[in-house]
Order: sequence, then structure tokens, then C-alpha cells
Amino acid sequence: MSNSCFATRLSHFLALTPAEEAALARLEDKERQFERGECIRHQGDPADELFIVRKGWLYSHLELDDGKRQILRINFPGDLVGTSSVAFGNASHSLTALSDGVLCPFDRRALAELFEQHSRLATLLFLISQAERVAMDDRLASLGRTDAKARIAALLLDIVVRHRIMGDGDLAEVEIPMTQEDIGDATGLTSVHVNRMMKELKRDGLILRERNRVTILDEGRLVDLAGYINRYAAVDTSWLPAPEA
Amino acid sequence: MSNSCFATRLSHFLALTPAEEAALARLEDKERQFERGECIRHQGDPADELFIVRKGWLYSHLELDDGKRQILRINFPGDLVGTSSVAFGNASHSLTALSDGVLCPFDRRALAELFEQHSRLATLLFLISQAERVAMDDRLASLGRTDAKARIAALLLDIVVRHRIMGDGDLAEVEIPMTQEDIGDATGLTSVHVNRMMKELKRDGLILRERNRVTILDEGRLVDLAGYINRYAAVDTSWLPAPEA
DNA sequence: CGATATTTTGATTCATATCAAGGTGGGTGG
DNA sequence: CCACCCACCTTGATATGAATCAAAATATCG
Repeated sequence: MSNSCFATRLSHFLALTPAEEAALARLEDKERQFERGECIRHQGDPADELFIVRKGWLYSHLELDDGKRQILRINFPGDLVGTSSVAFGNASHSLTALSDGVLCPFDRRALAELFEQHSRLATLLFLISQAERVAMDDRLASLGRTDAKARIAALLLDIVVRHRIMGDGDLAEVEIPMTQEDIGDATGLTSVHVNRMMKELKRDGLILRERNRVTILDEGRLVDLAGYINRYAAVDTSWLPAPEA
Repeated sequence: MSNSCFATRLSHFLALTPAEEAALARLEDKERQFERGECIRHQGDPADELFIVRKGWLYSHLELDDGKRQILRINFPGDLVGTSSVAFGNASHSLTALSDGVLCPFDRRALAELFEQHSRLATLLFLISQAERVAMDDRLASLGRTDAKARIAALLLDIVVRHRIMGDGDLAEVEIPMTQEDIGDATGLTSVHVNRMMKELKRDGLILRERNRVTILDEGRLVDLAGYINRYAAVDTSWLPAPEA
């Protein structure tokens, strides 16, 4: 196994060649530490870098005119973040640390170079970005068409399931370093209502809470409640061309 | 100008070489007609094709367990749709026609081939898919953190602005072939409430309605109300490598 | 240990859903 | 060409889930 976080993630989808691994590792040449609560990048900032998360959790969020906030996505090690700077010269959303950690910044030109030299990786990255868009579709339906309890359930499941992919940590138990206000900003609810709904989820035996550690007790029922679909389980890379010699 | 709808769209972002144009045109070899109301593809269907929309409007939507529906996105000529079949062997969402039209299906392997032969186009397609993800982020914030009137305003603006990009039709006036129920399913509201809010938008002099033709009367105030950001105006392709010889 | 952030709880209000009933227009078949 | 039908829009009355306001309880941090 390579020491590249990103290569490790991608190898879950596809067996990589040594040349591909090396090219990916090059994206992680530089390192930058961050601290819990730190704002890594603010929306509107000029930005021509993207980041690979090596360690720690982040979230991306939009700040609206009236001071409201929408959390878009929670990010884990192995995630590629800040990708909107590929399309715009500046950050479309803010990026804030949920825990201490490390990320690896690289210039968007390095991405173009990667696409030039490794078209199979380019296709894979496009494929993964489509899978992530589908996850976003599910979130949209969650906010648009389900009630508070289902939205919270869906958020918790998404976090647990994606956390599980990277293999670290237990199956159903995660320390989620988010306040109830954060959860509200991710689900479109107030912290007060998040509190009440999580109490009900606990009363109904679906989850357990102590501190900000959340344990999924009955994943099946939670999946039903949320209408959750695990998209990551169904990713299909079988059609990709053979690696270049 | 080439007769490829997709090349025309992409040339709004970047001057294409003849070789690139030819490669894009090849994606539109096949044609398929569709009729208003027709379901082009249903969620869960096996799918290894994507589509370029040549003519007409479509929408993608999720159907939830309880019969509710979330409309994800309205699609116009020049759009690349059905991209989730790149990541999965089947359709993650349904695709339904809002009007009669024509689309061009092609196999996902053709995409891999394009990425192999034209890395600059690969980078451009990745870039555009990031811009579309950002538009999705805005929609998430709209549903999660704004009220009914703002959501409807944002939807109307998004439709008008994206429609304008392709240059067909007038500046502010569009015939929107959606029922109020459709608008509700796109904004996470009921058709009854859509009706009341659109009446207010009309009363306040922001829009005009007759039949399903909607005219934006005061785009500035509508933008303020919705907190709308025109992301398409800010796409930056200046950093892409020079075209291959 | 005090200070500050977060969670919890209760009372009240509000935006939007739900239910129900007409109204309108356009398309179709007799 | 008319009459009916069906999909869609409109309007009113009522219900409800979540927001808001306020304050106390608890955890966390320096």
C-alpha cells in the first residue's frame, strides 16, 4: 500500500498501477496542518488549489446573506475537497475543520497534468465526482421531501457509512465532532429541534448518545426511517479501460 | 460553428480545436426522439449510456418510497445528462421529458475514449461537472435555509439564466412547461403553497404569469429575494493547458 | 474555579401542509 | 359543434411540524 491517502481511497474502486500510484502520491507533496474550528478557506477567497484530506474531519458550508448557514458536506481522510476552485478562480463555499488534521494542497494545474498523463485516472475521478453528485441528489431529496427525524437519520447514516469506507473505526459507532447546531445547519433545522428529534431517536432505540459519540443501534430501522440508499456500495468501475502499459 | 450541440455548449467556455469538435460530434452520432411526459429512463433501470440533449426540456427526479417526488434539475439543449450511469451500472434517478425533443445517447466507454484522446476536454468536462455541483450546493442551501418565496424565485432564476446561456429565446421571458405541482416537487413545497406564493410574486410586481409563460419583471429584486448567485458567469477556464497540436 | 459553549426543557408563534370544494381551459369523442 | 372530461389552478378553513423565545442545566476549557 502506498502512503498516499488519495491512492488508498481510489484503490477501493480500482487496482492501481505503480505509475498511477506515483502520480497520485505527487499530489500529496505538500502538507498543511489545521486545527479544530479553523477556517481553511472562506467563500469568495481567491483559490486555485484543491486539497486532499489526509487526517481529520472538515465540512464545507455556505454562509447566506442573512447570517444563516448551510452545511453541504462532511469530509473525511481520502476525500478530494475544494474542487470548486477548478471551475472558478475562487472558493464557492467555506471550508472549516471539525477536528485537528492534515491536508495536502496542490494547484489545479497539477490536476490537468494528471488528466493528461493518466486518462484512466481522469475517468475514475470523473466517475467518483458523479457518485458524489448522486449523494448530493439524495441530500436534496432528504431536505426537500422528508421530515426532521428522517433528515437527521440520513445525515448520521451518511457519516457512518462513509467513515466505514476508510476502514478506520468501528462498524456502527462514531465519535461525531459536531454540535447539535452543526447538525441543524446540515439538515436545515434549528438546534432546538435537532435536540428533540435526537432524543426521540434515542427513546425509540435507534441510536445511543453520550457526549458527541453516537452509536447506531438499529441500522436497519434507521435506514427505513431515512429512506437511505448506500450509493457507495454500488459503484461500478468494471467498464474502465485497461491501465496503460 | 459545428452542428454538435455539445460542442456549441463547450465552446462557450473554451475555443475548441477542429479535432476536439470532431471528437465531440461523434458522441452525437445516434439520435432518439422523445415526447412530452415520456419517461426516458426510470430510476433503477440498468443503464450504461449517457445523453446529450439536443432539443427540448427534461427533468431528473427521485421517487421516494412514500410516493413523494423530488425534482433534482431541469435540463436544456447542450446539457449532458444521465451521467450517474458512469458511476453505477444503473440509473440513480428518473429522467422525464417536459417537452417534445431529441437526445443523443452514447455508451460510457465512448466517454473513456474521449478522455484518453483529448485530455483537455476531460479536464473541461470535470471542470463543468464541478460547476454543476456548485449549482447543486446552492439548491441545497435554498431548500435548507430559505423560505417558500425565495425557493421559487431561485428556481425561476436558475431556469431563466441557464436558458439564456444557450442564447435561444428572450432575456427575461420563458415559457416554462411545468405545472405548479412540478415546481413544488422541485422546491420541496406543495402545489397549493406554490400557487399562493407565485400569486404574491405577481402581486409584488416581480413576475408576470399567463398560462405557463413566466416573465421576470424585476430581476434585481428577484435575485435579492432568492439570494441567487449566477455561478455560470464566473466559470474560469484560463488555466487549462494549451490544446494539443 | 470561573467563564463560556452547548444541551435541554417549556411555552408560544408561524410557515407551510392538509383537506376540501369550486373554477378554468383545452382536448376529445359523440 | 357541443358537451363532457380531465388536468390544472384557485381559494378557504383547519391542522401541524418546526421555529422562535426564554431560561435553566450541564459540559468543556483555560
